[in-house]
Amino acid sequence: MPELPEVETTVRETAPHINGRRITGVALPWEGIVREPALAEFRSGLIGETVTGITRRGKYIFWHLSGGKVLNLHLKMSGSLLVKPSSAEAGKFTRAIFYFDNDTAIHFRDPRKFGVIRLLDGPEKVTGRLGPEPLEGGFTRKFLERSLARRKAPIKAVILDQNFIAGIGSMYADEALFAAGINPQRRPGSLTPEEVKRLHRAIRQVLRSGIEHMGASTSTYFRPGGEAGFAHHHFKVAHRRGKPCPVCDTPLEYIKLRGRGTCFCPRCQPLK
DNA sequence: CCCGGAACCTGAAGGC
DNA sequence: TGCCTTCAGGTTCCGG
Repeated sequence: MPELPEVETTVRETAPHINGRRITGVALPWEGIVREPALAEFRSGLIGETVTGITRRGKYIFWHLSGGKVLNLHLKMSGSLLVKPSSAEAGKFTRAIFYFDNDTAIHFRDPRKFGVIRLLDGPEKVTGRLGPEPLEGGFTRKFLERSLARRKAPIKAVILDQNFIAGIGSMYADEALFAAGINPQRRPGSLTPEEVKRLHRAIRQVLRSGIEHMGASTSTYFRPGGEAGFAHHHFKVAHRRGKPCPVCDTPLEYIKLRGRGTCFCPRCQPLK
């Protein structure tokens, strides 16, 4: 499931192929992927534009265009961007294809059709309310401490809230909470300053590690070259229900928390 | 503002 | 073999 490390990997590994290149065509095997504007305007606004930069904010990808607009892509739960030669045909799950002037195409593959593409005047429309980037300066221990204070939902639900911190999803939330020794059901207000400090460090550490290992390919996510990432090989709890805790060998517990599969170690992450 | 649940989707995997 | 259920979960919308 694409979260910050998977999206960052996608940006890094697509950019060298398309940055500075001109978009020569668009194909939409599933038109429903385009959220806005209407299709005719979408196509005409895109074709002929040069990509002048590629950025990420949270889980959102932006292709900055020479005319001033931005193409916004969101992989949601099952999307990948794949770099292909122009001649490559659409696969069964290819929902959109962007063709460039260097014999390169980007295929948006998305089995479950949750993915979204928008052509916008600027990123603000989708990033306006997002919380800070966890790997940048705005995400300080103080910020975490202060903003957790008034939250009542379970800690995992809070760090999944994109308006609280941008980029964390269910897998890296489980990993961060394990690394910090905090039960996912704990109330934010009950965390000690020491625990908040550990959580702050853990969030940054698991995301950095995820990027270093080029993202996690737990089911449908692939890197732009079609290869799997390696991050899931380093997961300690995420997607490991029933398996022994890597620290204490206790079988990992599985619960549904706010509809999200959640794995944790009942011994290393006790519910006080 | 905050919370929790439903809805959106479809393939894979497991049980019987 | 085949049918049924469960699981995967990012975001938005809605009611409380």
